[in-house]
Formats: sequence, C-alpha cells, structure tokens
Amino acid sequence: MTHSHNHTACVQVALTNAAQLCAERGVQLTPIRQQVLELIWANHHAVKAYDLLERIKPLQSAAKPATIYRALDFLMEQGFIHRVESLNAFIGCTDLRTVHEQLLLICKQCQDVEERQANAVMQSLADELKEAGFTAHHKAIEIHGICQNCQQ
Amino acid sequence: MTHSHNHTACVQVALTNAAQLCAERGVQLTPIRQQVLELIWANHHAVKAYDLLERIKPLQSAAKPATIYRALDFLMEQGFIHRVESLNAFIGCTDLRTVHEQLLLICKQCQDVEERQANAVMQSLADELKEAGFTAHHKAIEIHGICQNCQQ
DNA sequence: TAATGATATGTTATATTGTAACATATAGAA
DNA sequence: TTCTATATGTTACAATATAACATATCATTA
Repeated sequence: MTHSHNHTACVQVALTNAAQLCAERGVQLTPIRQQVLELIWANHHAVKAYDLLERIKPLQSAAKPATIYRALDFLMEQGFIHRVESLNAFIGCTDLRTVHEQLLLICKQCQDVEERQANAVMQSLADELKEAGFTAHHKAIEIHGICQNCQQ
Repeated sequence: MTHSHNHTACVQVALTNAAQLCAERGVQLTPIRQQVLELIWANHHAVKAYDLLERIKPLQSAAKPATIYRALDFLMEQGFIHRVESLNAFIGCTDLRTVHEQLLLICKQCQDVEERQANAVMQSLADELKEAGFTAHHKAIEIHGICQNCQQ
C-alpha cells in the first residue's frame, strides 16, 4: 500500500464515511476526533498513541495523553479504527460498512498493515469455537511477516 | 480448566518437559527461570509480568523488572510460554513438543486461557496468506469471550 | 595457571503506554 | 433558565517495558 496507490482517495473515503456514519448515529465527529482520525490515516502504518499526541500538538496545543486516548476510544467504539494489540498501536479501518472480523497482516519491513476479510478463515474459526463451546466477543488475529510488495 | 482438573499434573508435565528440552538444547533452566515458569503455571490464567515480580520476591529478594522480563524472554524463546498480546500477559504452553501456531481462547469470566491447535483454522489461514502473498513469521490469534464452563 | 569468552544476573535509571479523578465548557432539552 | 448529557482540560499517577553498565560464574584454552 505504501507502494504506489492514490492515498488521498483512501483518506477521503475514510473521513467521508466516518462523518456520514456519525451523522447517522447521532454522535459527534468533533475537531479533535477528526484530526486524530486524519493523523491515523496519514499512511497505512500502525500509529502509536504518543506519536499521535506529538503530531496533534501543532493543532491542539493543550493536547494531553487523555486527549488522544479518548479520541481513540471513540474511534474504536465507532469502528473507524482498529487497535493492533501486538503493537500497541492503531490503524484506520478500511471496511467501515461491513460487520466483520479483521485479519491484520503486519509487514515488518514497510510497517504497513493490511486488513482482510478472510471469510474462509473466519468460517473455520467459527467452527472451531463452536466445537470448543466458546462464545466469542472479540477477535484479534494479527499476523506478522513480510508483505507481497516487500518480497522482491 | 479452573473447573475440576488435576492441576498438579499440568504443572508436573510442564516442568518436566521444560527441564528435558533445556537439557536437549544445551540451555540452562536456572532457578529464576524455573521459578518464573512455576509461577506462570500456578493456574491457567494469563499472568502479568509485575504480578510475577511480586510473587517471586519471597524467593528472589533481589528481583527487579529485568529479572522477570529476562526470564520471560528465555521461556518464550524456548517455547515454554506464550505472550498474550491483547492482555500484556503470559501463559504456559500446553503443547511443548509440537511445532504449532496457537489459537488462544481467553475467558473474560474465569480468566482462563485455553490453547488449541485448530488445524483447520491454521490451514485456511495459510491459504489466505498464500493468496495475499504474505510470508508469516509470527501469528497472534486471540479470541476473547466466555468459555464453555462459564456458560451455565 | 591465568586469561578469555559466553552466559546469567545485579542494579540503576528511564522510556513507553495507559488511566483515574476531578474541573470546566458547551449545547440542546425540559 | 436550569438541567442533563457530552466533550474536553488538567494534574497526577499507574502499569508495562527496556537500556546500559556492573558483576558473577563457569568452562575453555592459551
């Protein structure tokens, strides 16, 4: 994704959808929340909370950790971003309109994170959970390695 | 697992296998490392590093954070424990002799973590990764919810 | 034997990540 | 206008993790 794509369009779509969903849901995409979302969408890397804090300071000089964490909490509740558990970091969700479980492919080389629906994986996981008698509330499926673009 | 099982046997097996594998590999299961492994195996909950630090202090009064993190690093390298990324915590590995990817089922109610081989899931995941052109180095697959025993 | 090197641990300090708690502001509803 | 819900400001701190350098131990070998 770092490699050749129209990223402006990515950002545009993400922000437009977020704004519309907020309107539909009667929740507020305040300036801080929108700025955090934009900063997360600066690229396809997972971003750390304290990096966001540094980057938002020119815009919000009063920003403190809580400023960022509250915005992140909101954006996660709304499904606009995902937390990458194995990196303590965050990425923009590329699939806002679908109820889905995310499979995250995390490239060690370019740092990009790709989100995939992976329906077959989710189906066999559902089967496995049924067999185990386990009721799932949240799934974190994170694969670290080297993405297609980074392998010559 | 909290629910009715001979946990002494779990611990025994884990420690015996770890000792044997260390001997085979020519690495040292030092007192500190063994104590940390035992503390992790106190039950089937994921344990936090600083909890381990408190619990090891009666045995190792000089213990500091690095004491624990070094032991954890060793135990993870040897495959004796897993890190639960979404909890910042650690559990004993129940399947030392098999090369495997772990699916972790984390119960919100009893805190137990169950490790499953989930071969079908891993196979469809491998297919998905192949399709994505992604070379995996490490997989964190962590499902949060309610385990069979905790649902009446 | 003494020097060397590999491994493990001791120790201090600090970096990173995340939350609690209470105060203030703002805007719409009653 | 007052009330309420929501959002943000602010201070302090908790929880998680690592860096860097010192010391110890033991087997190898010069």
